[in-house]
Amino acid sequence: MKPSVKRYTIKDIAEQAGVSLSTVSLVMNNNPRISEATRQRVLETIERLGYQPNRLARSLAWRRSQTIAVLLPQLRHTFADVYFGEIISGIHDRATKLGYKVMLEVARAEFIESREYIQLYEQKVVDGMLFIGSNARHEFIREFAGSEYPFVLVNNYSREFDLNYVVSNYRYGAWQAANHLVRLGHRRIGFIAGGLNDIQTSRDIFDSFQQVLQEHNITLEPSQVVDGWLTEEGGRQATEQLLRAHGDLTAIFALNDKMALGALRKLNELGLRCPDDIALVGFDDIPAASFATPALTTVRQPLYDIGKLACEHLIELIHGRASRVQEVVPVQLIVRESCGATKKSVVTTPVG
Amino acid sequence: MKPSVKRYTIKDIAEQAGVSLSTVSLVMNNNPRISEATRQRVLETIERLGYQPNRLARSLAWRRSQTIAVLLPQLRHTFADVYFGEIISGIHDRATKLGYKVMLEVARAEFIESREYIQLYEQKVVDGMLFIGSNARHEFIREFAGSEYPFVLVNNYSREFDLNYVVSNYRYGAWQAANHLVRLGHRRIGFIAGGLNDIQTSRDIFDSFQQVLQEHNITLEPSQVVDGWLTEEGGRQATEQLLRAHGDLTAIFALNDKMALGALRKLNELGLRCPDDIALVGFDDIPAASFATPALTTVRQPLYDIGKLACEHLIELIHGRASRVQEVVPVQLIVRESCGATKKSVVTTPVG
DNA sequence: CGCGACCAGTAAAAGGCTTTACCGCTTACA
DNA sequence: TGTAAGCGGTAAAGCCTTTTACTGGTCGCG
Repeated sequence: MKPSVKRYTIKDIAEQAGVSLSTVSLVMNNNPRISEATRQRVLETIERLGYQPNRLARSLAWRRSQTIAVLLPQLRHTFADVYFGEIISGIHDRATKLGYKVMLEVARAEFIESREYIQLYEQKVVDGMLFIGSNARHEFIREFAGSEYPFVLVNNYSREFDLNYVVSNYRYGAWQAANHLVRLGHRRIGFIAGGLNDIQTSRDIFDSFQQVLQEHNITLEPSQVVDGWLTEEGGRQATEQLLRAHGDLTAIFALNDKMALGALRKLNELGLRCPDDIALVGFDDIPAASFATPALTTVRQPLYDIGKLACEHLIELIHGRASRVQEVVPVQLIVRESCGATKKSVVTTPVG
Repeated sequence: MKPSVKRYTIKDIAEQAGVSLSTVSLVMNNNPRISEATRQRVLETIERLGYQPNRLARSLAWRRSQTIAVLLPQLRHTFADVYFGEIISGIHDRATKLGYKVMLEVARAEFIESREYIQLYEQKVVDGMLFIGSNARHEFIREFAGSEYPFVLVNNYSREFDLNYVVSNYRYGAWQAANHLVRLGHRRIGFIAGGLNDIQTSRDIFDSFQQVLQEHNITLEPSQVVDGWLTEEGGRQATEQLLRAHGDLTAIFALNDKMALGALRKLNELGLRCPDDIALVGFDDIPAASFATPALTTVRQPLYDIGKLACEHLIELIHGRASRVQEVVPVQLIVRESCGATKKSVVTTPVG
């Protein structure tokens, strides 16, 4: 790359405007020490020459890169997932608004082993990091527990360590879903799980869901809980397994919408009508949930907002305006057709 | 953020190793001028102190940021799209391997108006850019036609301007799909379109598809072509419209898989069997295509590889090892169940 | 009138690295 | 023996900003 036009530097501006180099800098940083007349003259020169300050040099002097990184898990289609997508959109929008650039990182094995997540800070590549989709298997997270490096866990947290996070109120979401099903009279319920051993929030959903059932003297036997790997295909297979073992189920709850959609497909294949034969409730409220037939009753997580919030908090941490961030954001049960509640006009949680 | 540990600089290493500052730098850049003994001593010191060079300072001295940006269109779920996801995965993997960082940018209106795409270069934030999903409406693209700024259009191109690109052989893909349907005996075919006015590659698919039909004296009337907005729901509605106007269609081709999947859903809703009543062919080969029932016959685009290639070429441009990059990558018809070819064991393009 | 405060602006150091010109010494060779 | 080349390393300039300490001048006030 040979730049065709010679780029101007702050020095050029200073010469052209007939002031010192530092004056230009002060003007650019809105320092009130410079008189209005001089300020205007400098600004005019900047405008005229189309000068753009070199961000690398600025960052070097500032000791801040004004860049944050988003760390994503290494999945087959990480970037192709609505879940991550929504969150990243929120992050990006907020970061841009606050003058930060967003860098993408993937938690490959090598990334972890070479401790690149630390290098990014030490090499001053980033001022902070956002961790999406990290789980208990990601040992490296613990390194951040005591560190001074700004970071926020996005829609996840740890019981074990004292970390920064922004997370949905998964427990309350599961509580709503369970109560809804119970109130509709369901007592034989299947649970399609996923990540119960690795992911704290998955665990929360399960615990909370089960607790509600217990309070109503409904038992959830181990065979009523099947792992659907958090994928659509997994949800489909889990449904088959559930129905083979328990032909009398009247409802199924899936820990995320993708699995719920898989379950729906399996029900169709088996000729079972939803919600008449079997009610179905999901979690997340991904766009496809509302397009499904029947439209899926599910718990809505504000993923976009979670991304925004996490980003905002991260930047507060970077600027030292906060030292610990732990926020739980509300979720909401969205009652649609797949649970059968709409036709029977049962009184339920208000729908937004 | 107050760094708890004092970070070492190249100066510290020089002192500790008893050499000059420049020697350390030369060692780090593998300059052969330094003797093996000195090199080892320096490396040992670097290792011992855990020194990490400041990337901002390096970039400033190099006049290169070692960072590229990926510019995405502003869609509702940009990041949540398999299409973009696959491409970005490819880009990211290759960039990382070549020592580049990947930055995310979204083509918001403001981004375009303030000409930030140019600022990114001038402020030395990035060394190059990759444009994904830009179309004829994105006027700004033309600015790059004559510029020296490294960039590559990913899976898109322009007939009007001389630009760098890496793009699938859409014409040949459509050619394969059309020939396949014709060979299977279909003569009344519906076409679900999208982006015909904005997107050159959409236009290519349409032109090529229609040309094949013409060669076989099959006409494609205007009412046989319906816009499905490139979305699943749009494909669903387009199918309804097609069948209402032409109840005698025996096959439908959709310009992308998402619309094909929507079409499939509509066929199910209408109680029409695919492929027995209506054959269906898509384009892209997104993961969901193979999971569908019946599995979708489609044209596979190597999206991941396209991302990799585009990234590779961009870096060649940055290093001045190339001045113009225009690559067309092959696509392949994947024959599955939705076209009915598999049962009849028709001779066709080999399947990978 | 003399002094401290204030004002607008500047010089210089700092930020951390790369790179080039140069240096003193040894070797090779005519 | 004189000289050119090679060797291993260093000093210093350069990359482009920010920021702090300082300066010279004006002003207000006791």
